[in-house]
Amino acid sequence: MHGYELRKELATKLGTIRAAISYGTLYPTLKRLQTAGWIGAAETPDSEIIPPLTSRRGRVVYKITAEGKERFADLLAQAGPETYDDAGFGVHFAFFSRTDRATRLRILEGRRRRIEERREGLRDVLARASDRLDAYTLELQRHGLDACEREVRWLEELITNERSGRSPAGDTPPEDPRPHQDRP
Amino acid sequence: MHGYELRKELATKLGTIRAAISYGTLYPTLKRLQTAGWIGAAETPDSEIIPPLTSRRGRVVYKITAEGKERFADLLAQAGPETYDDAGFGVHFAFFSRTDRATRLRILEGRRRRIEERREGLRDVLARASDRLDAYTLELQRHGLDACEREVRWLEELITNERSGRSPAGDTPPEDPRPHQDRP
DNA sequence: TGACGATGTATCGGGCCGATACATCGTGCG
DNA sequence: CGCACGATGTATCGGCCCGATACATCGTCA
Repeated sequence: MHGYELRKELATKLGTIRAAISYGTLYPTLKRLQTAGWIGAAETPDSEIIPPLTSRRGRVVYKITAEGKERFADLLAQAGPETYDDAGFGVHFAFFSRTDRATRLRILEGRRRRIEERREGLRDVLARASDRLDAYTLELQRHGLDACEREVRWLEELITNERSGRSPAGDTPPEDPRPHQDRP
Repeated sequence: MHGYELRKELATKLGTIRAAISYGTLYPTLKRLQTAGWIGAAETPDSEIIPPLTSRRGRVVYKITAEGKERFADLLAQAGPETYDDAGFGVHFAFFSRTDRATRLRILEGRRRRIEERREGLRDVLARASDRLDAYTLELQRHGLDACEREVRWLEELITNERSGRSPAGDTPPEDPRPHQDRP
């Protein structure tokens, strides 16, 4: 894909997780990835055979390299504290079909622990500081607590499915070189 | 309050909205606010009458100025596109008891419109691109869509309450100079 | 007495965003 | 027919914010 297309694709894939990546991040990052050798760049798509009549706009098409695929798989499989953040977890989850079941379970459980901690913190606040906070702030905490409880239930459902083999993807992720299509 | 205390207080007040503000933001921002004249600084709290035996740690206590209160009220009352972001809306909502009903309604309705747009975008993706995305990505979209629908219902409840006068706060916000207590 | 965690102020490098610039393409409208 | 406008596309810049780090004090517990 070229940059603009990748941006749109990511925005769709990540949905509510985060807004579209900015141009100030997109293009410098593509250059860094190219310098690192994880992606390769070509000036024009292969399908573009007929020479342009007018001077063609510079359109750079990127493609992941073998080394890039390895690094990407490593990144998806590794789980640290930032993996359980809202942003980090969302990105990992969006690419779950590229990981194995053990990794998925590890990340889902880490995320659940993180949300449970947040939930306990909110319950603490509501129990201890409810007389110190105004009604709107309390309503905000209640709403946040409700969201935590819902997410924990969602995560537990996903964990149960993974354990029982009813997960959306099998254990071995499909090698899928085609863009625009994650699962045929 | 001093910086460290303010940081904790904000973290409690904002709850799930965002993590605690970083030190790299906190202290430079306090300086900027002081330079702008919106807050004043004193080396030691007034209650600290007894001179310290050992050399006392530098502890700066800040207090909002009259000009700062004006600017703060302005900031809370103004509503732009970033007011309806997750972060912006959360901050505004956490200080709703400092605003009037008209402002609250304007912000709640703007936020609702924003979430409705996001909801429609997600429905579009689920309707149009469901065959192009893998099962985990679809699950992510469904979860996000569910969160949108819940938030819209929550906002509508709040809007109804505001309109009918059953809002948590009255129309005139209380002038409350005491720290640690938003509503007695 | 000494370790440890909470309290407290402060800075630095790096990453990301919003704004902006510039150019092409397709489409619809007068 | 021309032209405006929005989508497509690449690129850069200033500024804000975060994570890491440094340094020091305080209370507590072993």
